[in-house]
Formats: sequence, structure tokens, C-alpha cells
Amino acid sequence: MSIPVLTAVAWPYANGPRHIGHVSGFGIPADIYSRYQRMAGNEVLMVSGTDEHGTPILVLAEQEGVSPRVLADRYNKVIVDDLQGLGVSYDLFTRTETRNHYAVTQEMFRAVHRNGYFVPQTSQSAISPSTGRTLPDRYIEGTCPICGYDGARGDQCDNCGNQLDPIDLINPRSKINGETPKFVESEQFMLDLPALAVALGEWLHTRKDWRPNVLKFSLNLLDDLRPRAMTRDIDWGIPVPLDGWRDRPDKKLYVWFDAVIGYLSASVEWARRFGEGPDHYQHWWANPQAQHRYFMGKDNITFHSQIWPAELLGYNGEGAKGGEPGAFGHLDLPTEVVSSEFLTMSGSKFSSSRGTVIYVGDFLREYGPDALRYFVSVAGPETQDTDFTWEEFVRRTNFELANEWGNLVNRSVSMAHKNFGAIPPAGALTDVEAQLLGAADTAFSTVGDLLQRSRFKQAAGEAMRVVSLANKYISDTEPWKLAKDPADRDRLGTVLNTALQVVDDAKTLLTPFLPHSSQKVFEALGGQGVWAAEPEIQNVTDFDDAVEGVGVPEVTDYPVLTGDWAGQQATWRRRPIESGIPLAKPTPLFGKLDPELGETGPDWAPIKKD
RNA sequence: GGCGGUGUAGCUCAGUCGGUAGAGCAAGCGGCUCAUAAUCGCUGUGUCGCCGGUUCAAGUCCGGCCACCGCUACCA
Repeated sequence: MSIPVLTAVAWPYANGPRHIGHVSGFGIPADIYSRYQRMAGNEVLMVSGTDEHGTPILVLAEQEGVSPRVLADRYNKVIVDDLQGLGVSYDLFTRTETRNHYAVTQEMFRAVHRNGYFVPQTSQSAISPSTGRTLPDRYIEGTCPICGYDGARGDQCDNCGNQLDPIDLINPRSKINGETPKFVESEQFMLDLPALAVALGEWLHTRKDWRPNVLKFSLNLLDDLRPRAMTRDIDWGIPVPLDGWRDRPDKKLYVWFDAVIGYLSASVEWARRFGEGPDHYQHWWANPQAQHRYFMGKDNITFHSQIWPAELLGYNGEGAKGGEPGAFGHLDLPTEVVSSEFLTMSGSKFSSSRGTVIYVGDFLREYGPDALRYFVSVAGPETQDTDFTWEEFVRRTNFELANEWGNLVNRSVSMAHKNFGAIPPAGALTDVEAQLLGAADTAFSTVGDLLQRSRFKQAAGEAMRVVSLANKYISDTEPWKLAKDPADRDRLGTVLNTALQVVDDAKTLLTPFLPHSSQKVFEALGGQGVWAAEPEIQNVTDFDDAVEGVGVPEVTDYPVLTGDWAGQQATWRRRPIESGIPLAKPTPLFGKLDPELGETGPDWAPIKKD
């Protein structure tokens, strides 16, 4: 039975190029999951986009003397290129600077507000005297009133670890321009989390199959639910759609309020552009049969297991204050929040300022997508922080990808090509063949089950085990000896046919992880057309949607990622190979890396010796 | 300070419901030579961080301690 599966992928922040730690946390796992679900016959809708609002982009834009929109345009393009190169199979990768997204976000706000889950509250907030903008706590530093440390941030002292209020700092100053912040009374809309706490708890307590660390962390958040501001004093972002607010250039919605709404707005945009009709998104969003899986790094858990469900409950009118859903009808909550841990770089966090960073674009240009996808699949930060080292990357690529898998394809296709020029017919199978074919066949359910449960490392390991069994089979049956005696020709055909069948099986099993090289193996075995499709960049024109307030985007063109996933041939089952299909002499599937790379790193990300 | 995580073979790590410790890599030996000098087989070592408890039985449950790490929400 076909199940609607919504794959919701974290929205990369458009303040710079993304590094391999980012894509290892959301892009690659989400893509493996989605590609598998499509192969298994389910109806996948995979959406994301660049997250382009908030203070960091504004601050960076000012430093460069450009508008935030110019900056967002620039990095949106870079990130779209990177994700396309990596082969992440989005149905739609869009952005938050679209009128569609503004309109959907404002409708969500209006419904939550109408249902009573937004309460206005006046509080002290720090502003920059020269610009009038809110200074987020972390952009203020000063002397810690508790320990006297001078580099304390507004929210916390890094020296003594105490949580602080920026107003208590001695000699507070802005980290942006050094000026002394002014503390003023400011009114904001707070999301009434306490009024949603019971509903949130009831929902969360029905979630059983999450990764234990994610569930435990999320349940902990329930203990301390306080109202949380969903508007800001900032002039970059989405206007608040209320009288007295919409025309104020200095008040916008909080970036996280609109970022998570992106999952819905991108689904709506997809339906309008590529769906069967503008309401097609409801097949995923208003459907008890649908599965919603959200992929992200662990720093995003709060927003996906608390803020976003709370927004949905408030919108649906399912909190303590009741209410009615807005224009999109009742919307479903997440089935699972799948969070990854962090990929570290030789033991420490990635940091562009310290130079310990490997950008996706640089990596793809040099090593291609599948080497990175493989490393993340078998050694990624699935349940705990995992270290990336060049040495380990070289070893995985050379020994596992090139030697075990690439060479298996090469040796089996080469022998068949040399002796038959085509896929030979199989004669009578012996127990050895039956055993190998049985093991490969079983792997479809083993690996599939692991992928269904987001156990990607183990799934990749099980798929690679089929590769090992095939290598062992060839060594055991010694087809090169059979080739020397014409009397053994039938047996030779049987052995090579079996080997090629299992190569084809392994290719299918590895497709979610290694779509690019699986396509090549498909072709090497005589396949025609597209086995595993790749995302393509399309330039589209924004919709001229009605949006309230000042400072909203013009109707412009922008690039999106999408793909013809329905047109690919990949399916999650054995595809019996046909004897007689001509085979060419194969070319190696994977190049090998210079072992020296493991010691030095590439010149654009050299290993630092201390 | 609060919350969470990690500590298992030289290295990287698996160990679901408690039942006499596993894989890969590295190292050594042997086989094979079709293939990107690729591949296949064989061979180890462990006070499972420390102390105590529950149990017929604990790496696995409970308590305490030590070390390292992450998060700590108007940064995203």
C-alpha cells in the first residue's frame, strides 16, 4: 500500500556556504530516507529551502554594505548549487523570501492569533541606539556581575557558566558596533506555550519510536514551558499582519516563527507549481495515513519538537483555549523528529572563523558527491558526535568504495565482457549460488527495514555485506579457471550470471546512499535511461500573492530544486538481469585518493599541526 | 548551576529483552591472479572508566564517584 510520506528537511541558513557538517546532519540522511521511500513505492513529498531572515543576515549585510536581500540571494544560489551537486532529491527546495511564504506565514499567524494563543507582552529589551533595532542577548557583551569576567555574553557567562540577563552586565556593549545598548520597553507577541502545554504533552507522549536521545530531550522541554516572543524589533523579515503592526518597518515576525512554517509554505508552493492542483499539499498535511519525518541537527530539536508543534496546535485550535483552524484546514503534527548529532572536524566543532571548516562546494568539486554520501552513511553523526578526519575519509573511499564495491563491479563485468561480450545465461544453480542469491534477496527486507527506522549506518553496513559476499563468491568459484577449459563454459556462464545478478542487487541496495554511482552500474550492466534521477535547478517566477505590511518582496525570479522522481526506474526489489544484453569493457567506478591526503588534507582545508 | 551524552581490543566503534565479550582497520601468515597490486582465508590481546548494590547471572538494571564532551532556548 502506498503511503504519503512528507520528508521535511531543515532549512539551511543563508548567511554563507554550508559545510559538510550541515549536510551530514539533515541533507544526506533525509535524502537516503526519501530515495528509499520512493523506491519502496510510497508517495514522497520532500521540501525545504533557504532560511533568510533574522539578525545574523542583517548584521552581515550591513558589514558588507549591501541589503539583506542581496546577501540572501547570493547564498541562496550557492546553497542551491551545493545541494544539487550533492544529489539531494527535493521535490521542492525554495526559500523564505517569496510572497508565497510571506502569505502562508501571515495566515498561520492570523489563525494562531484569532485562536488566542498569541498574547502581547511588554518587556525590557536592549536596542542599538543608532539603529533602533533589537540587540539579541548574544550580541551584547560586558563584565559578568558574578565572577567579574570581562567577555560575558548577554545571556550567559562563558567563564563561570551562570545564566545572565543583559541588563545586569557591567559596561554592556554591542558586539556589532561597540556602542552601549539602550534598554527600552518594547511590546512583543508571545506564543502562549503554557496554554498549549497539555496538548503538546499528549502528542509527545504518543511518540514512541523516536531516537531515545531526541525523545528524552523533547520531553524535558515540557517541564519548563514559558511564553516565548514570536516578534522582534528588526526591519528585516515578515511583517506582523495586525492593525498597528503591519505598517511598522521596525517590527517583524521572529525568524524561527516563519522558518518552520516553511515546511507548509513549500508544500503549498509545490502543489501550486508541480502538484495535481493547488490543494494537493493536503494529501500530506491533512491525512491521518501520512507520515511526517523532520530531519535536522540536534541544535534544532527545540524548534521541531516544541515550537513548530505548538504553532500547529495553536493554529488548529487544539490548545486549552480551543479555536478553529485557519485557511489551510486542520494540519497534521510531526510523526517523528529525526535529529542527528554533530560532525566534528578532527575533534572540534566546525568553525569558519577558526578555519576548521570544509565547505560542501569545495568538497564536491574535488571528490564528487558519492564519496561524501558514503562517508556520512557509514560513519556519520547518527546517534552521537562523530569525527571527520581526512585519514578516515581516504580509507573509506579507497578501501571500501573503490576496492570492495568498485572493483567488484569491475572484475565481474570485465570477465563477462571478455568471455561472453554480454550477460551470459545461467545454467543449473548449485547450493553456493542459491545461498548467495538468497542472502542478497533477504537484504532487501533487512536494509529496507533499517532505512524505514532511520538506522542509516547499520543499513549501509548491511548493504555492503552483500558486496563482501559477492567478492567471496567469486574467489570461491574461481571463474578465471573455468574460463580456461571449454568444457566448463556452462558453469562459467552460471557463475558470472550469478555474480552480475548480485552486483545488480547491490547496486539497487546502495541506490539511496550512492545514487550517482548506482546509475553508472545500471548502465554498465546494459540498463537504458534513468535508474536514479538527480535534482535539477529551475528558474521560477514568484506568485503575486496578497501580502500585508511594509518591506515585502517584489515578484521576482529565483532558482528552485526539483526533479522527475516519478520518471526514474529505481525500485526496491531484485531486477532479474537478462542474458544476452551486450556488455562493454567497464571503466572504474571510483577513483582512488592519494594516501598523502590523509596526512595533509587538501590545500583549501589543510590539516593544522599544533 | 541545570539537562543530556560519552568512557568496551593498538585505532574507530557495535553490543536490542541482563545469560560465559563482537565488527572493521592496523599487524602477521597463507591462497588466488579475473579485477583499480584488487580479492579470499586463518591468527590475537580486553580488570567492558572507578566503587558499591540488586540478581542464580550485569558491559547491559540501581546508587555514588572520576574524566571528557554537548546543550542551556528572544543566535540560527
